[in-house]
Amino acid sequence: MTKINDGKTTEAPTMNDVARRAGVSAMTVSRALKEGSHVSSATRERITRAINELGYVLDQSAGSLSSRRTGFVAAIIPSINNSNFSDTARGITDALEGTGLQLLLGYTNYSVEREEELIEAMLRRRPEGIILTGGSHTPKGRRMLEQAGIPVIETWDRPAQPIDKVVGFSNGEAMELLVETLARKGYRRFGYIGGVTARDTRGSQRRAGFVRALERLGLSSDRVISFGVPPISMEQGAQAVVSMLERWPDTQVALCVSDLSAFGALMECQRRGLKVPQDIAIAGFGDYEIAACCHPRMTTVNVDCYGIGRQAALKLTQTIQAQSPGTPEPVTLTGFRVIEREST
Amino acid sequence: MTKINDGKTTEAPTMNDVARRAGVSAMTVSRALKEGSHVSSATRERITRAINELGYVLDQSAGSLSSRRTGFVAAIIPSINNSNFSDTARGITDALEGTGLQLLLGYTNYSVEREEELIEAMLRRRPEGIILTGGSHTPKGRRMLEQAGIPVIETWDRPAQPIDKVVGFSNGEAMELLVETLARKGYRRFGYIGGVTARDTRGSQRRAGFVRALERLGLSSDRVISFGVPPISMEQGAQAVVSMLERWPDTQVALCVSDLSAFGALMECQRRGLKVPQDIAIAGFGDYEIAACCHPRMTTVNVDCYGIGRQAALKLTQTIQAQSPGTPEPVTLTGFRVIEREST
DNA sequence: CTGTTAGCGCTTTCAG
DNA sequence: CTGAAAGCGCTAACAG
Repeated sequence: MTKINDGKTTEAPTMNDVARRAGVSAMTVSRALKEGSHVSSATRERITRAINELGYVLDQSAGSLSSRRTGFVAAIIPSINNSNFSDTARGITDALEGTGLQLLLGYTNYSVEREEELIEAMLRRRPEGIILTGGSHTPKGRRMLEQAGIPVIETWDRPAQPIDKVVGFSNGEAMELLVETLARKGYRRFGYIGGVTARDTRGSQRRAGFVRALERLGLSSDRVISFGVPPISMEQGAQAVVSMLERWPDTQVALCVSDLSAFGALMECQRRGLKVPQDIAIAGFGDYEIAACCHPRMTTVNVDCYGIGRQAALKLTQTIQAQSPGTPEPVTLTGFRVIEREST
Repeated sequence: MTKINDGKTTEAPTMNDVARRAGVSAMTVSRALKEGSHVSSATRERITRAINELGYVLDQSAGSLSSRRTGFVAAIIPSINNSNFSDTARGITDALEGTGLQLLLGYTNYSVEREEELIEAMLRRRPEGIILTGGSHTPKGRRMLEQAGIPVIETWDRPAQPIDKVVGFSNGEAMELLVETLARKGYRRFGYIGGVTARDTRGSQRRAGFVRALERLGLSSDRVISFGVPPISMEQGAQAVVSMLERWPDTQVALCVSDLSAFGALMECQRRGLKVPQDIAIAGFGDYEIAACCHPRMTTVNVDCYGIGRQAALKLTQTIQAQSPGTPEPVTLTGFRVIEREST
C-alpha cells in the first residue's frame, strides 16, 4: 500500500487525497470542513467536489488528537431499558444537538463495579465532560472522576458529597411527599414494595423516605416487602403485592418503588378480583407512559426525567465553554410532583 | 505548559510521564497496558505503581490513530425509548463484552434523514463495523455505508437489496402468521391499528402482511386505522380503537402495530366496559414485558429483539476478525412466534 | 524482555 | 485567503 492513495484500493481516502485532487493543501481542506472559516467559494467548491468524488469522510480521531478536543460527552445510566433513564438520555442528546458534541452512552445494570469499568473505558476516549446517574461510586471510580480534569455531573440524586456538579432531586423527599399526599387523603395503613438489596441507591432512598414520612405521621412503617434484585419487574411487583396482602391483609395502599412494579401489582389485583382503589390502592413512582394509560390510571410521582438530562447537558456545555471552572450553579434541583390519578 | 508534565498542572499525564516515573520507555508502558504482551513482572509492577500514583488513563484516540483500530462499533436504532430496540442494543453490548469493542449508539427518531446524519457522524469516528435497523436509507447514507470499507449489518428486517450482511426477519410474514393463527381460531372480521406515514418501514410491512394474509383467506382487509406519527403511543392506541369501533362496530379482533398501542387499546376497552376478548379481541406485536403482565394478558408476536442484537454483534466481530470479507453467512434469519394469551 | 525510530491523519501555529 | 512545518499521544516494526 503506497502512501499516495490511488482510490482503487479499499483504503479510506485521507484529507491529503482530497487536497491533491482539489489542487490545494490539506490545511485548506481542513478549513473548508470547519464552519466559520474563510475559504474562497471557488476553492470550497473544488474541495466539495473532490470530497464527493472520493467519498471522503473526516477522521475525527486524528483531528481530536491535534486539536485536543474529542467532541465526546460521556453519560452513564443504570439501564438503557428503563424509559425513565432513556428519557434522560434523550434529554442529553437533544441538548447536545448542534453543539458538535456526541454522546458516548453506557449502562451499568445498577452495578457500581460495572460503573467503575465504564468510567475508565469512557475516560480512555477523553470525553470533554461526563454525566453520571446517582452519587454512589466505587472509591476508584470517584478518584478517576476527580482526576479526569473534566466537568462531572451527577444526576437523579442529591449526593451528600458531590464530585462536582449536580442535577437532581431528593428521592427520599419525593417519596415523603407521596406518603403525605395520600395520608391527607385519609389512608393510614401503608405498604411499600421495592427490591431487596442496596444496589439501587435511589430505590433505597425512596424506601427511607417512606419510613421517615410515616414515622413523622405516627403511622406504622412496618409493611415493607423487599422482593427481587432491583430494578424489580412488573412480574415481581405482581408477586410482591400478593405477599403483602397475605402478610398484612388490611393494607390500604401499596406504594411501589417504580411504576413498573406498581403496574404489575395493579394488574395482579385485578386478576384476583380486587377493586383498585376500593379494596387496595396502589401508587407508583416515575410517571412512566404506562401510568397515565393503564386502567385505572395510576397515581405516581413525576420527576422530569427528560429535563434532568437536558439540564445536565446544558450545565456541561456551559462549564466546558466557560473556561474558568465552576461558572454555572453547582447544584440544580429538578422538580417532582405527585400526580393523583384513579388508583388511589 | 512544558512538555514534561510535572504532575502539578491540571494537564492529564501521558504515557511518557508514566514511563519516566517507572524508569522505562513509553513502549514498555504501552506493552504493560496491553493483554498478552511480555513484560517482566518487576517492570510491570513499577509501571502499575507509576500509573496509580499519576492517575494515568490511556488515551485511546491516540492509540487508535497509530494502530488503525478504533475499538468502536456503531449502532443506529430508531428509538432508545422503545424496549424492543433497547433490548437489541443490550444484545449488542453483551455480545461485545470482552472483545475490547465499545458501542457508539445513536437513535434516529424513525427519520432516515436523521439516520443519514448519524451515519456520517459515526463514520467520522472510524468504527470497525456498523449495525443498522432496517433496510431503508437515504441514497447518500447508503453510499457512505458501501464506501466505508467496514462490515455493515442491517437488522430487524429483510431488505430486498442488502448492503452487506443481514440479521432479521420478515415483519410482513410475522404479521401474516398472526392473522392466520387468529383466523384458525375462528376470527373473521379483523381490524388493524398503526401509524399514518411510511416513516416506520417495519410498521408498513406489518400492515402489508395484514392485508396479504386476509386477502389470501378471502376476508376483508378494509378495517385499517392509521393514526398518529409512528411510533404510535399507548394513548394513540386507545384513541384508535375508539375510532375503529365507531366505524366498524362489528370488528372482532384488533391487531396493533406494537404492544404499546395494543395495550392502550386494551385499557381503553376496559374503561368503556368492553370485555376483552369477548366483545373485542386485541393482539399486539413485539412481546414487550407489558404484554405478559397486563390483564388480560396479551396475545402478541415475539421477535427475539435481544437475539437480533446479539447475533448482529457476533456476525460483526466474526467479520472483523476474518480478514477475508464475507466469511459469515450473509443473511441470518431470526425467529418469530405467535404467543397466544388471554386477549384473543 | 526492552528500546528506538517513524508515523498514523489531522489541526495548531506561524508565515506569507 | 492559503500554505508549510511541527507535533498531538500512542503503537508498529524492527533491532538488540
